[in-house]
Amino acid sequence: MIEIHLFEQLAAFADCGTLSAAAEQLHISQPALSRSMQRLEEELGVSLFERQKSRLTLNETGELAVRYARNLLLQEESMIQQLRDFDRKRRTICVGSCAPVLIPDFATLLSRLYEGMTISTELTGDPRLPEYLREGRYQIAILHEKPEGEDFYSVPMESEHLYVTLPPVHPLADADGLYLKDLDGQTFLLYSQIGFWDELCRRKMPSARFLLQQDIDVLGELVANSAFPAFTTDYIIQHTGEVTDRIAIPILDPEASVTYHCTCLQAEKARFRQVFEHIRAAHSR
Amino acid sequence: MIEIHLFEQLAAFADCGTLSAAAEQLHISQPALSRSMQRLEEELGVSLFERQKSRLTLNETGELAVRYARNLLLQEESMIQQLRDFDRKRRTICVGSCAPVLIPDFATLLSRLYEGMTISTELTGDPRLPEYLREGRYQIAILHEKPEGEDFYSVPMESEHLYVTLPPVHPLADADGLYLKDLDGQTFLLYSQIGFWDELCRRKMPSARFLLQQDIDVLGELVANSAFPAFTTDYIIQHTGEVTDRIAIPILDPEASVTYHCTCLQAEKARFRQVFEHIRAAHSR
DNA sequence: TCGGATTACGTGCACCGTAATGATC
DNA sequence: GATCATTACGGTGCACGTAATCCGA
Repeated sequence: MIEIHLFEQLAAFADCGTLSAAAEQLHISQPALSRSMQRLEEELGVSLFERQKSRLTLNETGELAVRYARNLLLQEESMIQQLRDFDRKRRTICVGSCAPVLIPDFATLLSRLYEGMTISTELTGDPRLPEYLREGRYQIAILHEKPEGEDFYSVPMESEHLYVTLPPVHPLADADGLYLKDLDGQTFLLYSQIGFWDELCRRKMPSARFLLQQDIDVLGELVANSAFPAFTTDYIIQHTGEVTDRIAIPILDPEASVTYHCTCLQAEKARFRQVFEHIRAAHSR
Repeated sequence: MIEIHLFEQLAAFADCGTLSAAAEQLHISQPALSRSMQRLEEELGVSLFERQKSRLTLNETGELAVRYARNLLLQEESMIQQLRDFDRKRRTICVGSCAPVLIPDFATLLSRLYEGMTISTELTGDPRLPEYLREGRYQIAILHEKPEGEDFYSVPMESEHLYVTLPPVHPLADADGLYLKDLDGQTFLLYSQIGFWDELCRRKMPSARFLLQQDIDVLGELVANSAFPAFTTDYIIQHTGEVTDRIAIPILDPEASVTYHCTCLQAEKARFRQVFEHIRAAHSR
């Protein structure tokens, strides 16, 4: 076996053209590099250079050796990178959630249960979330329905129901309930980070306009000081209180009422046993 | 960069199961190996083992690392091997010849012209010799005809003519010349190392039997003391003298008269310039 | 009690850098 | 004289081995 730093030095020499330049680049002395190259030749049992007293050049074998060396160095580099990536993956639990509201508590739960692990959460409205679970991009997914497929394991968690909030003067403000299609064509204030609700709204109200807001505080301000209808959920109302001067009317579409499901691959069911137990316990309360 | 011997030691540990066994296999002490593995983990920035006080086992990352390590080691090994092969190839001139008689002088010529090079000669009756030249298996070929193809360069060298030697009592012994087909069906003494002549004899005399002899002296003995027809050439007669008690009759088939051609790839013409000059000089004498 | 892993500690040598030499432009 | 490679030489860090310790079967 020949140590890889010799190949690294060979590649450096090929890059620089002279020993002195390469030595400088490698932060070693010129004699050290000279000896290294001699040692490399010796260990290979092959001559790599033409020596013209005051000039060192690669011979044909040397050129080939450089190509091989570069290849080997790349190999090792990528191998190390992959190992580090694998290790990082192994110590992080990636959660993909279609629901924004559940994320903080869920992340807290995971950090407590899996000390030392990094918890990474992502909010996404992407309906391919179960697919991503299979691909290993996420280990846990919070879905708005029980996923299809024998390879998934899931338990129900919180339910959430969609409401539209209207100013009292709004023509529909005295309704007991509304279908989304009744609201189509209007202009809404909408928070951009609402996961799967976004997709539902756009599907059911193709003619509606949405004034997307990145900042939750700005959104609150606008809701309080404009007549645009906006959306909220029972979960939000319960946790942050009702918005004054607004009437919250339940949405009657069946899709507007969801039960979130905490999901993982069957193969990882055991690994996340504690999580599911916690959810079940909390849910039965 | 991580030195490759660390990966080697990791692989050894995976093979042996314990540090002590691996240390023994590697001819180093157990503490040295223990520290090496710690260093490997440190340099990778990744933990590879489960440490149970008195038992060291690979964790999931470790298993992966072992697979990668084995791969890298194989890579390096094969790279070194290929370099050595390439170097050897570079310092040897491989000659493929269809003619046995020319080989010794030709080999001598090459050694003199290319000092320090290894000269490897092979006798073969294989008609694909030009193909092999293209593939780089040989650098020079001695063929019994000028090869077809723009990519070849060749100069004519010695000519050789085939004779059959018969005992005086043989019914055909008084012929001035014979075609091979006239001799078909008989039993011949034949030297096994005669290159392309072999193929010619078998093709032209499909019903003949050949008593193949590996040993040239044994063959001489048998020729001198039996009535079996045998083959010789003007070149052989000229260099080793006539066989007593035998009549040499020329073979009249046009293929029985050949001019050998020293051939190389056009691309290597310059490299072997001296050889061709020598041949031309000798030939014009 | 033995086998295995880690820690502690002293040592040697492999490799480095500086200096000197040789060679070429 | 400047640049570049090699050889000579002295110093040192680092990885090694021995010994000791700890732990578990």
